[in-house]
Amino acid sequence: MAAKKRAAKAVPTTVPKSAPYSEGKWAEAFAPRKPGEKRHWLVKSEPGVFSFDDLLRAPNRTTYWDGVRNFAARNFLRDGMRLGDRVFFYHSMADAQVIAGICEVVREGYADFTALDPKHEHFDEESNPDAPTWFMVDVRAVAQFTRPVTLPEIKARKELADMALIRIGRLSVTPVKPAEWETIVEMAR
DNA sequence: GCCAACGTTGGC
DNA sequence: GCCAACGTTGGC
Repeated sequence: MAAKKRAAKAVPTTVPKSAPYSEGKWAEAFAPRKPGEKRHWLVKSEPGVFSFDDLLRAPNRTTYWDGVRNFAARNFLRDGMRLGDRVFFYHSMADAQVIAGICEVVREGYADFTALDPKHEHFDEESNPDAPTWFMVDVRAVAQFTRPVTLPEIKARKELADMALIRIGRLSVTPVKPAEWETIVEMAR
């Protein structure tokens, strides 16, 4: 899904049961952390809707990451991301798909108010304000890549073949493994 | 514009 | 609970 400022219109009326976080392929992303441990993520945005440049121009270079309407992505926002985690900012649906830069989590998961606002295009009439379904975090720009890392470059690297970005193309918020993070930062040099 | 992947819905 | 139909994401 596109994520920021673009959401699916169809929203389920019930929350499906999901496996506990101790099981399943995303267990690593939710596992208890060692003291001081930082984790890494990737979020997608269509640059025509909200680009990394837009983030750089935003007040305090910060924005709320609204519009995510997918349960797996929601879980990463709500239960995975923690203050100080670093996040790749990916441009999807663009002339050139790239990781444009790095941001960081400056506010942990809270209710996505756009789901509760009837006037907002991301309004979800099934959402209950007392038990929010959809969540967002705040992110602040840390660094723009002088050389953005392109999707073809990522696909060409064997050690990145397992990235969620590649394996699960439609997921708009994904975990990034430490080795994957290092590889991409190196590619951006 | 096409289509693969896949999440969701709804009939049974 | 199964699964076909449908809708969306997003690369190409």
